[in-house]
Amino acid sequence: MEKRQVTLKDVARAAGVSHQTVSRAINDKGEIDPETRRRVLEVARELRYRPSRFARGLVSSGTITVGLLVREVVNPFFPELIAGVLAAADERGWQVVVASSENDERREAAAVRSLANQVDVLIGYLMGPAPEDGLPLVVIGREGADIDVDAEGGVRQALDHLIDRGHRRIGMLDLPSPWGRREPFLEYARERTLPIDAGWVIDTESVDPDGGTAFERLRAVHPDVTAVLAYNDVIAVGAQRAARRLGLRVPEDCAFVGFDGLTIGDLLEPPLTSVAIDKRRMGELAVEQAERLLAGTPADRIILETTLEVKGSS
Amino acid sequence: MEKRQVTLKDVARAAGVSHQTVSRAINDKGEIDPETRRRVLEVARELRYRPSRFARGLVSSGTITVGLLVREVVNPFFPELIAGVLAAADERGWQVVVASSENDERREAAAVRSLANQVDVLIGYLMGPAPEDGLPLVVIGREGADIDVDAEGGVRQALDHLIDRGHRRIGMLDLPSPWGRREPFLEYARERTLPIDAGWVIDTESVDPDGGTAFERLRAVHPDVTAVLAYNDVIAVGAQRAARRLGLRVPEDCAFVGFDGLTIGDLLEPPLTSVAIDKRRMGELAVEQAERLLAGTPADRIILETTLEVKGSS
DNA sequence: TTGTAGGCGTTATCAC
DNA sequence: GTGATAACGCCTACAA
Repeated sequence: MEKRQVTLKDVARAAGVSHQTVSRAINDKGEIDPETRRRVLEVARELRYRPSRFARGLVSSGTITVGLLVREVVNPFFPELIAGVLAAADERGWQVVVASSENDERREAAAVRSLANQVDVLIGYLMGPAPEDGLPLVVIGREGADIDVDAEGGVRQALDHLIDRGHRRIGMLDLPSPWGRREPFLEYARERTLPIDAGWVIDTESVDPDGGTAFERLRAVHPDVTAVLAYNDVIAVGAQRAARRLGLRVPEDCAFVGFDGLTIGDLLEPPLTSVAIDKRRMGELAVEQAERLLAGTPADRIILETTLEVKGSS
Repeated sequence: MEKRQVTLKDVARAAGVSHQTVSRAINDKGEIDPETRRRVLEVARELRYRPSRFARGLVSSGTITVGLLVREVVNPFFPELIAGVLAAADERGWQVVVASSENDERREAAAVRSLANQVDVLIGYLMGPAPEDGLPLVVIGREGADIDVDAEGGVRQALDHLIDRGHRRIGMLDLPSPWGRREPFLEYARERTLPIDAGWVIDTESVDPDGGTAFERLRAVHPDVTAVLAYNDVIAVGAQRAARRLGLRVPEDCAFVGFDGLTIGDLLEPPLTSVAIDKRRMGELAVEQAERLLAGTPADRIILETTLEVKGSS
């Protein structure tokens, strides 16, 4: 299978000219006889010549390539983020190599290692620790990341809203430590003197969670729960649907608030209230950070504020 | 900004060794004094040395890179396709450069041109004509593509199902020509002697369509419609929600069938019946095709069969 | 208009 | 263990 690729010289030999002339023909340089050019291109096509991007990149500094490592492409959170990165990269004439860890820390590490050799800078929505290479790296979406979300603020927006609506017994469906947001939730609940403790926070099984099951576990412990804040919309959607299956009216019997502001929330009945993140902008900001890194400027941390989008579910 | 990048030789000079020794240190080759290695790596880090992927790729034939051009990352159809491509590429140790045309033919053409120089093979969900370059190209998802969906079969499955359910006055919400599926729809409707003609097919405004508006236009023309087949699930979702807004009961007053089998269909109430495509597999098959192309084997056309997934909406 | 020389940054090969 | 030297495929000069 690995028959050495066709090079300029091969074409040159076959066409009876120097490799330089071939180069001229391929790159549409002016100084060449139209007839020669035609003939050379013809031969090139016959030989299925394809220029080596490596050789080209070597001589004329090639396109900048940014790696984008996400957790899961089919999780509706990521397409918007990816779209933001693609758009910002496109503006700059950059390429984007996308990879997915599939929520697996080992695959994540492997992907980072592999990308490290193939890209100029990496944007990573990482689960595990940041790698120690010299690779310019923009970490997004988690505590202490270069681009982070104001999770505390978001939790407060959600709780303020629910409390305004008269709720006191509010449960939370969280991700397992250390990814969850139980601390800000419990802390602010205490500040607002809600009658709830750590028992009101239910961790889902994994980072690819089933909100329905989690909600049922919450109700098993606290049947009197009147409102639920979920770690994200995917969990909230599962939870709210489970509630409907159990015959509960939403929001009368139980209100639901998600996190992320995914468009899928609007498909539910009633549509899901959510603490929205501008995911697209997050991707764009990540590319800006990457640009800074590449220029040698130190990265500055950016915190994205959330926006509460009140819909019918609360 | 373009300060020439640090090379092996720079490191070599700074460390007082030959560039070859630096190469050995960087690549963890055996034959080198541990102390030398340590020192060299130290210097390399200080100088922020990063190996050139181009030079590396040139000397040792580099990683295979496949370009993936989709229409819109945030359209829920594509993430699954992308996931399939990523998975199959990962298996082979390939990289994937993702680009989006944002449903714009000019941007699509530009993206193809740009990718042509940067990838070994391109997988494209194209709207416009296939480019004439020598670039190995796998076209997917449209009539006559290398990987295509059996649209006729899918339409028949949908109509058979609706007719079984007793429907006769069935409308279709289609994409504008030449992307739509009106022909197979009308043809099979005639074959099954349904009392409908071309007036029962409503084209949406664009390829990024509003199913709700289209449904309302359909009802304006044919208020007695009892079932709707949509070109895809995105349209169907919009249409069904519009129906609910109009106070229609689904499926009693009007049934809905989508196309694609997106997971978002399950969030609707009632969940959307759909002619499902295995999008993930489509991506995997595209990579297999790409592999064949790279090996010089001629591409063989593959037709993906659809599966009718009956849910509550019909 | 065309051909020849040199170098891009890296790795492989072979001396030392 | 280490260092010259020669590729890899291409492009930019400059010479013919």
